[in-house]
Amino acid sequence: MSSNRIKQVSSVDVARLAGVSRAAVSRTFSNNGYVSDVTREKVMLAAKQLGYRVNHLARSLNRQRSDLIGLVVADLENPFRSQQINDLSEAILAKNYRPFLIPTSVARDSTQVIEMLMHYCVSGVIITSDTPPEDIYKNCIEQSVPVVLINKKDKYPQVDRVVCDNEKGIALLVEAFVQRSCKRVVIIGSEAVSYSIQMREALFKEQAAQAGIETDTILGPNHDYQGGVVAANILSNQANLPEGVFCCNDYLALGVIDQLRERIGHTETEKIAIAGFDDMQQASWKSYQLTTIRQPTQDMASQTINLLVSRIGDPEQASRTYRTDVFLVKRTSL
Amino acid sequence: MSSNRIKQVSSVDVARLAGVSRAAVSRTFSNNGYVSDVTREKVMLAAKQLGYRVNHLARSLNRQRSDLIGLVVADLENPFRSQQINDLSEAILAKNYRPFLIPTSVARDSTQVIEMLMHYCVSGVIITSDTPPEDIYKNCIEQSVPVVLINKKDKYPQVDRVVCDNEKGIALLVEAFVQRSCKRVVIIGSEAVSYSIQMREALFKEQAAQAGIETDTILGPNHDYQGGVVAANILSNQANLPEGVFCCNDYLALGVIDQLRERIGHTETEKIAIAGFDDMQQASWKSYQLTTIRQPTQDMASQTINLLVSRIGDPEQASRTYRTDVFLVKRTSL
DNA sequence: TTGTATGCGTTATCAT
DNA sequence: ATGATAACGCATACAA
Repeated sequence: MSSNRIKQVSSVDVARLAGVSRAAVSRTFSNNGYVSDVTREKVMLAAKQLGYRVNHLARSLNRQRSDLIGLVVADLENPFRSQQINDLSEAILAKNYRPFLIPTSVARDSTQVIEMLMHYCVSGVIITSDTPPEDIYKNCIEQSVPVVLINKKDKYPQVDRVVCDNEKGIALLVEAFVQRSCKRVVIIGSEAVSYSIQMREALFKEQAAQAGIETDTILGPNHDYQGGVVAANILSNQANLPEGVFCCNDYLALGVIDQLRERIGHTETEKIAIAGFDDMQQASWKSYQLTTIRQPTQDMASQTINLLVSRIGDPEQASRTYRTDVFLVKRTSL
Repeated sequence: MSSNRIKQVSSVDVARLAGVSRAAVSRTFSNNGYVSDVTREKVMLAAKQLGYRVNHLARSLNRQRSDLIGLVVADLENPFRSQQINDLSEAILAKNYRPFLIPTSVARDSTQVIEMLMHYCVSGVIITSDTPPEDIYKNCIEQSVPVVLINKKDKYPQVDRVVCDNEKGIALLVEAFVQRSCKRVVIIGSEAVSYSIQMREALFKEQAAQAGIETDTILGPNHDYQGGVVAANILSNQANLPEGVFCCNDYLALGVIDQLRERIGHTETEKIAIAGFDDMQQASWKSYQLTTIRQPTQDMASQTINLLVSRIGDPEQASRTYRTDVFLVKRTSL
């Protein structure tokens, strides 16, 4: 008789071969409870011979936690976003958890996301979409699943946040515009909802005013390359061009630069001081050389998982906010 | 007494409330076996009241398959790669499987990747790294875990492949160079190992020769932006510049264009016909307007998951190769 | 230090 | 069509 499904080697097989009990095997592999050196040796040997691996499904079922971390993410096509995901999944693995990727498109509503998270008993959830439906994390805390929000506005009991220091970043940029003695700067934002974008827009307006800089705001339909293109079209139609342009993120900035060059030419564009925010990879490309604010994605990632692990250990603690440090990356665009 | 762990509502709770057996609950939710309409109604009602969700951990343990698809991926910072991941994870979800993200960095060796895959009893594996250590998929087929390789060379019994039609793509490009009546074209490749890159390099050389085009090859250290920059430096030092440049992927091409502009100026660069391959998002940016070959990532993704699902259903079938269609995206660079 | 027994939540088999 | 029961593989409380 041939079963098409290969019988998985389990702890009983190892126990039998090693001449010990299943419990001994379990203890050696979970590093829990007492097990003598000689027993451990026997178990390890038998395990190696049989090619035994702990079944995490069974372990999770028993322990009532999966060590899976739900990674709820939108806009994976955004290079800055994929940078975040890269660093986050590395950080998750470094802490011995596993990343469970959940892309949220417009097509998939939050209910399905929640279902997926719950079906697999995730140990925690990281949300890094621009506009995370709040039912997602409300549901999570209701089921007492720890949540960390990245660059999100909402304060919510029992959910932690990691945000980048927009205040400091904007201050650095305003100072840079001041040093270029810009009297008027146009802010490029987005109509689409995003905590980061809208906050930076407001902060820049405020801090620029204090520095005696006149501002004006143009919104693209979105905060991506195409949004920047649209905004630049509007900008280039204005009677007089500003001395400076601040784009609420790099993605917008690249579109703005490209379209400005097309509309008013390279040399005219070069006269305008342009800055972005995030320091995505493409900002350093020679076609752009964009002056911007670096968001340290690795630090952000490790702090995120730190908060999450800490909350998994103690779910009841008060919510915390970690603010990542930022700094100015000065290139030729400003 | 207060247990800090909330008791998860299970099928027994639903069964009790609905006044039926656990089996009935199981059958309604797994759509397996007979269940009368009235019973189903009762079960669904009770489930809703209790907020019951099937525990996929337990289900997987019982069924001996997790419905998790391991997504083994390197270079997530590469925008084309993240595009692939985006489409793949969508396709996986569409087929009711779950993406299990496994980034492979240099730091993490293949053993750990294999361990992760096996620990979670993944139902299948998709590998889309440039240089997948072959022990990964050897191990997989040894444990009879279905594997699909994307744009990889290796033919291996029982593993399927999805490759893009490099032959056709190169043919289209060579024809474009011919129409521009280029007599000499420099090929920009990479020293780093990559099936796609090296294959395109060889194909272009061969097909160009047949078309009477003289070729010359320059290798960057890597097939990314920086690699293109390095290659362009070498190129610009050559005695006489070629009429055309073919870069084995867009990522290289963008670096080549930028560095060429810096070294020989915009106008000189414009005289050179430049083409890439992949059609990554940035290729369409106005600074580049790169003529290239479109790899249809969505089609690729859905074919990949189709092959995988089919093999999950019948693991013993002979290996297949699906070749995705490609087409020329003509922009101003050529 | 080790072994025994029980439970985690589901599904599949076999009766009824 | 429905219900009891035995797995699935592991971890732990308890006894020894």
